[in-house]
Amino acid sequence: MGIIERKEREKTERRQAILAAAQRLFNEQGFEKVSMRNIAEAIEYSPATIYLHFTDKNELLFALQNQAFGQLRQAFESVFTIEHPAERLQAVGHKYLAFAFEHPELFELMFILNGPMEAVEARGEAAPWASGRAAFDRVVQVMQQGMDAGVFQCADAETAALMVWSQVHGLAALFLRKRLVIFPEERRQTLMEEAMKLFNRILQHGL
Amino acid sequence: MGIIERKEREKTERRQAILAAAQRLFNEQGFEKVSMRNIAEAIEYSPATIYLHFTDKNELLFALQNQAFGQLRQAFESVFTIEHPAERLQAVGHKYLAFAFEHPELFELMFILNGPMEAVEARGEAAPWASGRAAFDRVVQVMQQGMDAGVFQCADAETAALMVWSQVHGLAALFLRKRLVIFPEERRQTLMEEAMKLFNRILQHGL
DNA sequence: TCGATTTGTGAACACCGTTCACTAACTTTG
DNA sequence: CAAAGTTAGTGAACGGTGTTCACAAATCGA
Repeated sequence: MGIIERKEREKTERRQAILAAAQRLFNEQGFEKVSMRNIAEAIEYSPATIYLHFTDKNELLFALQNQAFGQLRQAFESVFTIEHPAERLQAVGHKYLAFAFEHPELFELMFILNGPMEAVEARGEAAPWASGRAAFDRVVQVMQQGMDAGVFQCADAETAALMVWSQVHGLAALFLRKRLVIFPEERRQTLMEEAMKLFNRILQHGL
Repeated sequence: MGIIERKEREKTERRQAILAAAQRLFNEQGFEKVSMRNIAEAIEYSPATIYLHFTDKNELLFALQNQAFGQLRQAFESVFTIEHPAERLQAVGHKYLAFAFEHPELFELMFILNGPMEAVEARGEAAPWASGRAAFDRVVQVMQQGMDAGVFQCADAETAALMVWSQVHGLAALFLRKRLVIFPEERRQTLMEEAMKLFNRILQHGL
């Protein structure tokens, strides 16, 4: 029964094609400008066809989000070559911020937009948002390693990881959502870098 | 010429009525469910009438945002009664988070939604987003006071203020955008509190 | 070859933000 | 007081949105 397999393959190929087209449109034009109709047009199918592969727009966004987390995880992997725990943690933060600046649309999808999380809710899983959890676990792991090495003194690795996540996420989110317009354009980037440096410094010596 | 004054008064009254209705609808139903048509219906006018008072939806959101910053500033004022700089800073963070949890829609308006910032851009002011800047300046002020008192050791109050802002904002934003679903519901709040405590602790002694 | 199943679609539904010609009411002027 | 001018307010439309569904076409298994 090679036919069924071929059909299966063709189906996932089309699904992949939809995601690829959507991805391309989103980072060419941003989320607000792209509609289901646009995506359909890009793959030369009718809008209704997309609904044969995704129950709704949120599910499509969710699928793209999962892909994106693959990329972020990959970026995270490289930090484990760094020896010193403090430097390693610093690198995790740097990767997070670099990802936000290099792929702002993916970052929005992963950490800001409501759409994909509505799909997560709709699924009603017992352990929801596995891709997000997996990425966070990497940060927890780095914290735990630092604690085991006696470099970080804190009670709980997960709590500390949440704190670090919040710090870098806050910076990225405020920037991407244009809340840093209060700073003159030329100072903006250095100010952000300084803020991160300061955070890294106080992690070691306090303020 | 009392007539002109009356007209003026009526006009601002109607503007105020629109804002009040929009405010009410937004925090009853959330931003995604409320349209210009809904708002018009609530004040018993035609949708087109709203455009006599606001050039577009973004300007309406911007007006609400400014009102909201009034509330946040008021919340910030109360921290200046606290003597010790570290405790005072802690209180600022607490007020920010409390505001986010008590008025999630206002928080979105102020710090997450794109709409109001598009209005800010459209205005093209030399010193944009004055209401945001004013709120941030309060944080800078608290940092500066701590530096002057010799309690905080850092080069630049503005940089430090941005770091603190990012920390609390990140936590609030991740929560409101449902990114903390990776934690079991009953642990969520305590985890956030612990993360904040940890941040406050490392500000003093390092990690 | 014929019936069954899959694949794809056009047209519609109920919304959205926004614009504009037009009416109706009010104010000012002669 | 009447006529002219000004303003407030609106109905209807435009071009979009996500989504559904009866229907057509193509492919498949018997």
